[in-house]
Amino acid sequence: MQDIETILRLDDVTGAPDQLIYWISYLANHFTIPAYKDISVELDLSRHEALILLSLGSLRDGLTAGDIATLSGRPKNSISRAVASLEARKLIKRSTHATDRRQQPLSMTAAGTKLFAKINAQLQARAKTATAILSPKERKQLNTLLAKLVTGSFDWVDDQANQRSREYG
Amino acid sequence: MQDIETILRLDDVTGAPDQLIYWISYLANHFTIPAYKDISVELDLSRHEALILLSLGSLRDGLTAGDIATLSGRPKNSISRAVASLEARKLIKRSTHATDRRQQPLSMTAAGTKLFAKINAQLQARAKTATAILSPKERKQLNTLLAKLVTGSFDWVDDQANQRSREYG
DNA sequence: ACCAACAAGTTCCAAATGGAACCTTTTGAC
DNA sequence: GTCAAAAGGTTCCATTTGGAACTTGTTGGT
Repeated sequence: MQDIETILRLDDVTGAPDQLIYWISYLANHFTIPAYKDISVELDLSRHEALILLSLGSLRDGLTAGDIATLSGRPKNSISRAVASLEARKLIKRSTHATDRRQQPLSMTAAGTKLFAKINAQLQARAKTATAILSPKERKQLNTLLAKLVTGSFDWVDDQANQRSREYG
Repeated sequence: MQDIETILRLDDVTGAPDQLIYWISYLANHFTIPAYKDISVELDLSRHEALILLSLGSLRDGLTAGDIATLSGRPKNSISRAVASLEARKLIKRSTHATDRRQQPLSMTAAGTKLFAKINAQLQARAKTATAILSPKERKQLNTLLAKLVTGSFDWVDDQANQRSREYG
């Protein structure tokens, strides 16, 4: 068996899109999933619970469950359950939307904000390790390229999410 | 509510690692998962079954279940089940390792190879759409950076996988 | 103003999932 | 050579998951 770099064809970098997919998937599986697992063990939060706190803390306070489902690409019933659980633990609270009583804008309590800070610090530490191999210039380059991909994604994401993103735009 | 680009802070590209994580995760959730879902509906394959065919077809014939688990970051019992299912459907076959009777190198049957071609074509088509926003030069740049991250990952992946990658190296 | 279509969120339930224990084979220390 | 430890793979089973159906609230066409 040859070495793992060769198996992953890390030595054969072209512009072929297939590698892109494989590597995004690889990084998600080896980085994101273990990171959330650590959090879930140490801070007693499910992946979706952590995701909600991160969304409210890093993206914007007042997002609804539906917003978070759309933004993250996770199923809305999973988010719904996690919202209920976080609320029961008094880490977030729901309000009622001023003009649409179906919507429940979410915000963190003081305890939730505290927990968010811990989650965030832990993810940052992991991210720092993971990107240590890149120079600051390369990190910025990578962020620019990924931001472009994400921006472009509004044209190809699934119907449901797509409707949703049109609504935003 | 401001537009989705602002929420995702796509306009504020720095070298901060937190964005990197979020975007890798975003792309995995909005791209990889729906892609596998399409495949599972159209070709009647679970995500892990598709992963195995892809690994054998794109990476290397003769990988074992354990190899695939390590390379992909998926749990080995899930891979084990998918291997059994693919074998029952005569899409892959197992052989016995020449000197280690615990290992079962896998290879695709003719039917499996045919199915792999379909899966691959479908993923390529999706990837082409997803990366349409990038210039060829940018795509290559992105691949180079991701390859670097993946290479670096051998230093920080979980203990189990890490032991495994040392074994390869 | 009515009502069909749609959206936010929840609940239900069958299926997938993955941690842990297990079996078999191999390895390495003595 | 022996035996404890570890690795490849499978099985068990409690938990999680997510699609679909449902409830409640809103919108838009006529």
